[in-house]
Amino acid sequence: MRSRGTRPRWRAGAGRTPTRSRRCSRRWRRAAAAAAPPPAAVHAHAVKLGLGGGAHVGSALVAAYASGGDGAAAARALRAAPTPVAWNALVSGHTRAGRHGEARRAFAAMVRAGAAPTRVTFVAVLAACGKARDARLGAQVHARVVGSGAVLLLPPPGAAKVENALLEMYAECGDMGSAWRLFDGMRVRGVVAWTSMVSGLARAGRAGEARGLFDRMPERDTVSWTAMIDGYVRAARFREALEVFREMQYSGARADEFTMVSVITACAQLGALEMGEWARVYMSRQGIGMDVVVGNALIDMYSKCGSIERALAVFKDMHRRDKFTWTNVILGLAVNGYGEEAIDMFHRMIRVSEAPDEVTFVGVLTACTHAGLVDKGREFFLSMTDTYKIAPNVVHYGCIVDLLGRAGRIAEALETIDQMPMGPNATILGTLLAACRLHGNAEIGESVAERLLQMDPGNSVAYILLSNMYAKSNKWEDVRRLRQAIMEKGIKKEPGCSLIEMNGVIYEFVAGDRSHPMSKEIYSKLEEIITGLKNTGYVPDITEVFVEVAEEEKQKVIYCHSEKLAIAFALLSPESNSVIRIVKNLRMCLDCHNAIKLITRVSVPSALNDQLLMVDGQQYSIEIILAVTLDIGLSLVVWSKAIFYGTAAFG
DNA sequence: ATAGGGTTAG
Repeated sequence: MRSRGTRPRWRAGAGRTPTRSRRCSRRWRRAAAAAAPPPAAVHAHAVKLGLGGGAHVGSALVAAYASGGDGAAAARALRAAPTPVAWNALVSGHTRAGRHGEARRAFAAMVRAGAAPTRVTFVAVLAACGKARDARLGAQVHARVVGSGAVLLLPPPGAAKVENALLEMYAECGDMGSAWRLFDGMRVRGVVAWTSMVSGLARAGRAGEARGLFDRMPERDTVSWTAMIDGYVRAARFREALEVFREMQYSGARADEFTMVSVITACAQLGALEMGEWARVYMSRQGIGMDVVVGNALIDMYSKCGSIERALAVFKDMHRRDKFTWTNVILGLAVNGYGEEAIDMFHRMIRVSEAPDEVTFVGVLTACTHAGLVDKGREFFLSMTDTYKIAPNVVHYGCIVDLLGRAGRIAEALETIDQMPMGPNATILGTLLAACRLHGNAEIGESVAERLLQMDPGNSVAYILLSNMYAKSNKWEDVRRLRQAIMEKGIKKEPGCSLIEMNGVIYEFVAGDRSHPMSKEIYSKLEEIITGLKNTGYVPDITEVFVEVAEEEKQKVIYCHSEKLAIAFALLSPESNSVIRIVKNLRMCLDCHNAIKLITRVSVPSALNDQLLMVDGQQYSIEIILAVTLDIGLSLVVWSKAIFYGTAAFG
């Protein structure tokens, strides 16, 4: 028998599963609702035909008004024909419109009016409780369900929906204990219930247990596979998410838009551009459509992979755009160093009347930071409350502190921190400390570090930045004192870790890593590179070494930083990609920055190098195009996520 | 009129 993984492509679309067709019908209904004439017109027409008072028309109108978001009209239509079906239509219509508060109030009103809820009502109100995280009402509804016998008296197929809705409600509210009890007691445990448990566990931060349950599922469909993939994405276990996607393909289950959004999100977080591109090709081959959410995820993926051109190409191709589309493209431009363009994009967003939200403003403020537009940033910050009625949160204050701090306006940044209504958190103090280090302001730096350590005594970032600051101003006595304290308190810094994708495989290197099977070759390649650099005048910069070791040891520490290992690994491979892209968890250290710059100088004809070398105004953000030989254009993009936020430590 | 999975910051 031919294995499923190698079945011919032309069969890939054959044999629709029931799930697939159910989804299609759901989508069709959604599309039909969008294309339908406004409920008011239908209503008028029905009255003209003398059908205005009929119970069927009445409940259909309630449903149409409520799911269209017109609660007042829905309530009027209900008063005209207050049948049980119309009440159900009101509750479920509100739920469908995403107005969970309205749905819960409608349920309460229904009970007060003395109308008996049916299982349709229960299903709708439970969904609303789950989405709104309203466990209290959820439990009350549960009691009513039990009292009404909706579960026990009904034959299993009808009861299953109510039971599943209850289970899902508890899972969404994070009450996995109640969810488990229901799950264990179910007479019929279908794929829906299993899937609710899997995603509930994953949402509760229990991805391992979710996987255990997933592996025990008697049957898996598109939705369950997607739930598991997304579960790993939520747990920040992106490589495992992609691994499950691979297993899904072998299993013969079909992926859809939902699956691909989770896959693309995983690629985005890994900086796995190759894999992300492949996902897109896979979609078109499999006939999976591109909806807004997929487009939004693609924009984010390309931006995080440093390919703003491709992000913009997706943006241009999208015929429907929403708040996420605009926000993602603004963030992408800002983070890739196109501050002015990001601000232009924001103005375009306002022009098409898409309402910005708090995340949009994070993008706008980041853009101002990158473009060095301090006053404009402040204006935008003020406009949040004045014009857009959005209360700034800690993150926005963090942006302002970063904006002022990077511009060297340390005193104003400090003032901002002291005026924050919610008070600073450790992240913001770290941002200010980084600014102090950047501008060599030791006085404020010291007091900020003190505050930061008071708030979070084990904060390694504070020690590292402070130590870097002392080293920069040659205060070696202070550096030594600090390192002593670090040793005594046993403070450990987060290990530096770099990811690199080679031919569709994602490799991870931590500092000093020797776990790669080709470790020996990697280190000797690295040595070869370093020797080459030294011949052209490279001097290792050990001022940022955090650990207390002898001078010669410090060089060794620096040589095995994770990004250097990743670069050596990439240059080692004869089948090396034309683009080498490294994603790192921490900011690059000064030595890696210098070394990488030199690697390109050594290997690149200088004219080409000068033309293409781009530093985005900050000394740590690099995009270098590297040609190893005259005839092979090899581009090396070293991009650290941490570059763009002023708080990360070095390593 | 009816149950499960998707996107942005820190």
